[in-house]
Amino acid sequence: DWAYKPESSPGSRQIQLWHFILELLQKEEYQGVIAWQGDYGEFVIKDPDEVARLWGIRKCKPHMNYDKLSRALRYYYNKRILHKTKGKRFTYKFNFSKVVLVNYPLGERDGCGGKWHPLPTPMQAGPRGSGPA
DNA sequence: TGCGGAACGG
DNA sequence: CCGTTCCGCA
Repeated sequence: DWAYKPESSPGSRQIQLWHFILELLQKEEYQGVIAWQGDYGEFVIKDPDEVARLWGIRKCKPHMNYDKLSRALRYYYNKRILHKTKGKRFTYKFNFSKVVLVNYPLGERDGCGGKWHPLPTPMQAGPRGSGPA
């Protein structure tokens, strides 16, 4: 349920930061910059600057850096999307506690405009009208 | 290094 | 509403 906005405009959802992080994590080519490590949902940013740079590209924000990116991450704390794994550097944890699993659209994006190739995701069978418990 | 307030823009 | 930018603080 956390993976989207149920009451928001369907279709007009921009790339959210955690979407981006998840996508980096599910790609082995980014193991050098970000990877799962430790507990379930925990990931460590090996190259904060690189992650920030890639994120900046996706958002057309060339002046992006880990400082700002982490700021956005900190906002996620209150939203219960992310938590900080203290003690470890550049290590955060996804809050999968109430998540079934990703419904977010995977696909090939092309550069900075956010041009997605619509993949025929067969797992679009999730009940969306769930109230916030 | 990591946190959070404030202001601003889409 | 979400993220970006900027800054002081611990």
